[in-house]
Amino acid sequence: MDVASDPSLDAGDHPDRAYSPVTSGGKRIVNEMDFFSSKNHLNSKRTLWVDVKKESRAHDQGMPPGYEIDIGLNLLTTPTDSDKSVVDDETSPHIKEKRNQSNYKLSVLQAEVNRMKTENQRLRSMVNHVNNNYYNLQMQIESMKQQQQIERITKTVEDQRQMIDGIVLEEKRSGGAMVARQFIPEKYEQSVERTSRGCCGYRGHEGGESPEIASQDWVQNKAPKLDTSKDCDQTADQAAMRRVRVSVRARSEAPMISDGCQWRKYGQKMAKGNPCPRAYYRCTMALGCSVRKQVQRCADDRTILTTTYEGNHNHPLPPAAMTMVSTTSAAASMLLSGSTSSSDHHGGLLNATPILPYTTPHFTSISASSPFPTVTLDLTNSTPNPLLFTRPPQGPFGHIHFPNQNLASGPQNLGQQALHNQTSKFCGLQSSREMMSAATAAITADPDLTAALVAAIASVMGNVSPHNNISSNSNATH
DNA sequence: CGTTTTTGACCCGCGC
DNA sequence: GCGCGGGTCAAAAACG
Ligand SMILES: [Zn+2]
Repeated sequence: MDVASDPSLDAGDHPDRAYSPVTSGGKRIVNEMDFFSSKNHLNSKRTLWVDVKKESRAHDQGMPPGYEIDIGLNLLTTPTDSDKSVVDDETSPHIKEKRNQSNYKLSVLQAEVNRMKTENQRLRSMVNHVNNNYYNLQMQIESMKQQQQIERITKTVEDQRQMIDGIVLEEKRSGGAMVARQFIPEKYEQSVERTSRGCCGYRGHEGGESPEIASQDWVQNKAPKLDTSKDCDQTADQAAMRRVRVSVRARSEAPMISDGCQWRKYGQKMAKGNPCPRAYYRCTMALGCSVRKQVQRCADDRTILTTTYEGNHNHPLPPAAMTMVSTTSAAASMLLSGSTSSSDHHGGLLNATPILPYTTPHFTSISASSPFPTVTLDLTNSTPNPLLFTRPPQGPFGHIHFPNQNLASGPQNLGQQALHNQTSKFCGLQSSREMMSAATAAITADPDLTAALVAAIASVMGNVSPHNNISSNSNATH
């Protein structure tokens, strides 16, 4: 393909093919790079972000917009009551004056409410913007990393081939090739064999796949297995990132939630201790994309669908998929930054748990029991948290349609009803987007998580640096 | 006809 | 080594 030759060119080229410039224009990309590239900016950005978070937090404690409307109405009704009473006995000028005063107050309050509404909208779009920036950057980083990796791997493979050829020739001259084979690491041999099968199977059995494509796939999967020590070092973090799992629990009647990506089912298994089978999907939006997901219905509550994502997309995504991906990758980065900051092995996960805010323990949780580090985003309302879940997903509340039949009285129930309605429609694309952005908002709104995210971004940015020896550990913590 | 799903076989790591 | 369980492969069937 055209990607082969110049990594820098491709890195620059990538955004052109991405979706973001279509919607946001190339200039913003430049801004983004400026935004993150200098550490001063990063710092200033951090404080700015904290400010944003504080404000939105303050606002959200004040209630989400749908709620706000209620507040507004209350404010309206209170003066109107006095108004009515005034109408009843409109004789005294004092009362008239009072009325004027209250009218004035009312308008002031209305203005205030409006101001807060705009402010809220602004902050919301800012959060979204930051999220998108983060994701776009991740994509760029990913493509750059891959370019570097491809170059490096092809180089090392060439070297190894030459070396092997040399050895074989030499050994043939002096005896047999059997000795030479011993020099080939077993893993390497296995992986080569396996991949040659695998990459053909990938794209639907087209045996004669072009070598570039095959090599891409090959690099993607097998780079960590080649025992060049440098490569191990460098790809370790990436591999770790790929191994992190983010599972999303949501209510859905549909067999699979639509998250905007294209998936191909490649397996199904009966999971132990669960009557419902577990389905395995792989992303088919790009050739070498390693993202996988598992879908499984919960054993005791079959309306709950658990979708577990693993890996990062190596290609641009449609906006519909952006929400889900940015959410999950944010969660994954959070987990990763948490675990790398303390320790490498599984004990680190336990240590990482306190990073998660206790204010929302049911929303995100880290499982140390599973073999892979896993973050769970619980989007079911089984453990309602008004602060989190009554937050309107995006934009005005009016976009959500309420089934009125058994709408309980009281604002809290209204919020939960809204959520339930939302989650039950999770199979629909729009709802899923709304829901995920709600989740994203929840993640980004939390101070601890925000800090973790900032750290994660910092660590990711650190990994971009060409120096091989900078580990994510040193960067994530500082 | 190309792509996706189905489904039994296979692989691999782990505990015994 | 063996069995188990999670995960993946790939031929065949189904689909559009
Ligand atoms: Zn993908």
